[in-house]
Amino acid sequence: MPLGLNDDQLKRIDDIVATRRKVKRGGTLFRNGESFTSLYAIRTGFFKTCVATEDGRDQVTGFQMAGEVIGLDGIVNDHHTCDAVALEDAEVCVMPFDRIEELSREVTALQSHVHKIMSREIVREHGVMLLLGSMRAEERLAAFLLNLVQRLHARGFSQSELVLRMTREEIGSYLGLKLETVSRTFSKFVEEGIVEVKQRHVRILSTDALKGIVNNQQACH
Amino acid sequence: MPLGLNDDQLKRIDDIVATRRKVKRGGTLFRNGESFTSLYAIRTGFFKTCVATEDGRDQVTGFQMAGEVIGLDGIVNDHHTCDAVALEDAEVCVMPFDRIEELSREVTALQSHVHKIMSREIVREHGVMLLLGSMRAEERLAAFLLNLVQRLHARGFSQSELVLRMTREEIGSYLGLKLETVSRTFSKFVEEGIVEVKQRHVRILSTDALKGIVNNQQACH
DNA sequence: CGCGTCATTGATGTGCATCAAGTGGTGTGG
DNA sequence: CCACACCACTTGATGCACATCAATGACGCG
Repeated sequence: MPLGLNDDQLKRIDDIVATRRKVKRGGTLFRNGESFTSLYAIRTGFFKTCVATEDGRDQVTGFQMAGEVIGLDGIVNDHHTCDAVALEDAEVCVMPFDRIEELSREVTALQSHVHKIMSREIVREHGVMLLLGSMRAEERLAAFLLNLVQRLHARGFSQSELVLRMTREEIGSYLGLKLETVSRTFSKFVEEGIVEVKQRHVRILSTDALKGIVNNQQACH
Repeated sequence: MPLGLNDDQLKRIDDIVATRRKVKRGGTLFRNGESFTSLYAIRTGFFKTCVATEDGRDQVTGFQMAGEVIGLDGIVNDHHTCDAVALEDAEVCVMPFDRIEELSREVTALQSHVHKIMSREIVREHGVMLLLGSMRAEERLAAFLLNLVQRLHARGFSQSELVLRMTREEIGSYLGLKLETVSRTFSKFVEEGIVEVKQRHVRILSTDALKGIVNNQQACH
């Protein structure tokens, strides 16, 4: 939350997030088609959001961790258009959207905050589109790891070590790759001495090497 | 714009969009890195938005037509993170964002409208991620054509005939394909009698066939 | 009319998907 | 506590969809 609020304003924002909800690992916070009432701020735990085609294929559209907000997709049509699934036991703050709108009419900082959260999501998705549309497997995985570790670092975790909360298949779905390709690409990074991988434990040995993979043109021709 | 506003409110919203700006074909409305001040509602013309990697590759993130709003990417960091390029001579309404925020604190309908526009963009991008992450070339192009013609139809144009404002390369960039693949896929649709194509003029002969391509699993095994 | 841009089409190459087999870690129940 | 089953993961062999390279054709504009 942003700064510069007086006690009354802070209290009222607090009231919005008064109710909480726990979601067990594997459980859903909301599902495609459910009616939209609230945004959710993640307190603890880890989520994925995914959309599906009618014929059953699905696509992970994002991974969310503590401090991030999910449910924005529901605003436009008053029902959700994706599933939010907990990848580990989680707890969220339930924030009824009508109350957010009400209060953000009075508290400028809240209004601005809401706009920025939505804009941030749009920009993030631009980045994913760039990744899906024009990067090769190694670049995708490198970008993914860098993004994850950067977000974890901002939350006080290590810059070089992380535990993946999702399966290879879920990573693949997010990155537009098959799980075998994700696994092979991990192995390749290990061979090259860029990372150590032991199951879901990943240690990044050279952040620079990863950045080099993301930024460099596929060195061909 | 939504309904249910009184004259005073309408007038004040009108004041926001009082200033206009023309952009010639090929010109940019804003560029990556430029400071963000306003959202733009397209009055006439056709735009693309695109992001770029440091090494020069770029990705079209969307095509926008009359009535749609661009510039939402700029809100989060007060500067734009993509380019908006006119694909034909265009005119936009310039809507200073601070005035939008100001007025949407007073006019509930405007506030709701702004939220829905941003949410709609998020949902649209989910769809693009699904397309880029899990569809084959034919499905991507079919989905693209259906989406375009549906939006044009909503604006009073034909359900079956359209003129592409963008090159094959730009379509390819949006769909994560090379221009040759876009061209070949068009040719394939023509062979199958699904569309007629003459340069940028496209006539859809069977909307159902296109829908079938999008929805059907790639008929394998 | 000639040039540049955009589009089509063919030949070939390659990155990733697919299919398949096997390994290792985890949890459960006897 | 161990045997077994299950699931996630790894790794190899093969195939295919799309990329790449290259040549030609069709507009449109100065």
